[in-house]
Amino acid sequence: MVTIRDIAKRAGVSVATVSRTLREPEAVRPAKRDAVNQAIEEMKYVPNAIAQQLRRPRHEAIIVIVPEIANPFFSEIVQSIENVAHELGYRVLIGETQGKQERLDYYAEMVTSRVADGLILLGSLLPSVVRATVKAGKPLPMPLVLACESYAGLNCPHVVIDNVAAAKLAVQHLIEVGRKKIATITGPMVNSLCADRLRGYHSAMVEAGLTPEAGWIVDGDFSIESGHSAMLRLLELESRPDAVFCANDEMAIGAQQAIQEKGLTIPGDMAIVGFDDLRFGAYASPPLTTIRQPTNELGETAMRMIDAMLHDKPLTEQSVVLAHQLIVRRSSGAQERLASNK
Amino acid sequence: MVTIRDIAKRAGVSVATVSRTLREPEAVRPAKRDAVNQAIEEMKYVPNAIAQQLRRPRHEAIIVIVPEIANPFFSEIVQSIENVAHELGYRVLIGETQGKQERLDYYAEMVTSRVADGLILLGSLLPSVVRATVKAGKPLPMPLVLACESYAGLNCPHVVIDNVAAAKLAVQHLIEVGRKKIATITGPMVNSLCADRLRGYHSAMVEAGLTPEAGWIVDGDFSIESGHSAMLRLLELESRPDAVFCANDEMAIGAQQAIQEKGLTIPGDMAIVGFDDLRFGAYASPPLTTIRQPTNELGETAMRMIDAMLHDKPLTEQSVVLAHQLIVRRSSGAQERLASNK
DNA sequence: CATATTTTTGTAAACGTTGCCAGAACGCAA
DNA sequence: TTGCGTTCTGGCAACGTTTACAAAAATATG
Repeated sequence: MVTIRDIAKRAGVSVATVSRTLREPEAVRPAKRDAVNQAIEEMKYVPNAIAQQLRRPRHEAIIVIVPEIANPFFSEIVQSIENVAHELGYRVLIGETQGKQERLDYYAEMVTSRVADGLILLGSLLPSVVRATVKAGKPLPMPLVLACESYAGLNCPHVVIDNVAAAKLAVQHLIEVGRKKIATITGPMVNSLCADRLRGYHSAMVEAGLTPEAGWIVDGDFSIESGHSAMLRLLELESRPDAVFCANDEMAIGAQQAIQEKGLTIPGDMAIVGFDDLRFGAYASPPLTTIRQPTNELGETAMRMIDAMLHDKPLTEQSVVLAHQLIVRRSSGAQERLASNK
Repeated sequence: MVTIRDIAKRAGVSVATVSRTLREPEAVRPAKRDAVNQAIEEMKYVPNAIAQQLRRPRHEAIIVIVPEIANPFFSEIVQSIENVAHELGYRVLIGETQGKQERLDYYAEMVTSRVADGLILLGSLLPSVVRATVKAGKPLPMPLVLACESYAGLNCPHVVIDNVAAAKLAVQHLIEVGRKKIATITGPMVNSLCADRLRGYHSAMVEAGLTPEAGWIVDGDFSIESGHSAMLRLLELESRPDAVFCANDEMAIGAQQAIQEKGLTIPGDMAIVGFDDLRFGAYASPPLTTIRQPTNELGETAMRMIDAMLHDKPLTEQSVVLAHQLIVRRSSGAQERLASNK
């Protein structure tokens, strides 16, 4: 390995001059600067980032933690984080937990051990160190921003959407297009965000004077398969619903498949609304009505927040709530209803 | 920041003893060991990974570079890399290039500058340093494994599937189920793998005595949208094909959508075969016949290869070719054909 | 040309670990 | 108690940078 000392020797200068040539070239006489650059070129010197980081207080690196990289919803957020990060001069390291606390803690430790400066957390798990300090009512043990989800009692900057209101909007849409027997397929209830969406469902039903029947609330785990099997359960009910609100698009896609397998039509026999606005949803058959989460803004805002924290700029907001949006496509039967009205 | 020296002072021992307590606890007397551990506990000491890495030759970290994290095909491979990596004791950092040479070089430099030990490269771009050494006929400048794609003239371990044979198999399947007017939607031709798939298409056609007409070969860019627009172009042809082989599943999904928008049926009017076996393909409507790439094995093999390189174990194979598999679902009309035969 | 001022350079001390080496403490036998 | 072999421990030099500070060189001023 060629070091700064080798370059210094070759160029006939001191190591300080080499370092300066790299860090602030204006501060060194052109003649020496050229000699140094030439030596660097000749010997193919690349500064050892580890050694640099040992000296420098900050590394301009952040870690983004995702439960599952293969989930397009998360990967879209990651993508927008990446874009802003590069613009701000950070490198982004992505870590995947697959729901395992152990892996999450592993990545979190990369921050305490100074490999990265801060953490953006997607998903619902918290690093144990964070949980511990929260319990003790102490300040955060590291620069941290939560995207997607927030925690009651955790005083940590976060960027979210209003899941209660969004779910409510989805269900209200089903009600507006004339459905009354509305079921819901929920996500794993350990996520507070799933509880919120269920609350939104209830709230819309109650306000419309509708009562969810027993069996209309089935739980899935966000996977296509779970949506499929949850829907099969709904279809066997004696009082079969005529619409379903799914807590994410993947389950909605699985549900649509199940409906069509049983020879029923969408939206004729069953209207569907999903959540997330996955790319694939627009190409499902029929195209999926859904709630759009602003993945771009989520990622961008999270990145800007962590940047602010790392540079001790005051955060304008501890809690940012972004706007969601109802995307109406064919699966909810809005068109059909309009047609029959005329 | 609490350092090893703080712990040494608190526990009344030397820094060496603290370090040893952490590295090889058996080598230190229980009494001191306990004192040290207690101090660590009390002061919440976490070793500075950067400093450790400066001393240690190896960091047990690898970088996986992906063109696009949101592409489920890549993210599935990443997932299996992660699994094996954790088992082997590596940490995995994921970098996304979005097709930009500059970002790729950036991550590659993390290896030359010792942040990570090696690189697994998915996709078709090569780091400039690698390209340079290859041109010059020199050995690789860093431990590197290619997954998905290999390069003529680049003597680098890689794990791939036989894209020519796989594409050929897909097209032969269409021929077997009775189609003769078979078109193809290709990926971006900068990828050698797309050229391979096109070659497989040609080869199957020629062997069956079929001649692709002008206009039957349209190019896409692997996105759903491009599959959609490519299919619209195919549908406008005077001699409309009755089957299409798409170079990946996302384009196939876009293509199916376009067909149905035009009021045509799948597989009746148009049979479709995709490539990759994305999770979503099985839930498309109709479910997509496709070529399954063994994403798990791809990732696992790549990870084991880089591990071998990093530990100077001789690689059993420089070039691993994994088996592909035809997955027959409804979109290619195999069932219908069977039915009409009986 | 001497002196004062500014600019450029080099020396050396960090940064937080690890691990070699020498020496201290211990255990055991005589 | 002494001597000897083992086991533990501590001091200190790395690892490759950056940067404060002092020293040297260049430039300006009279």
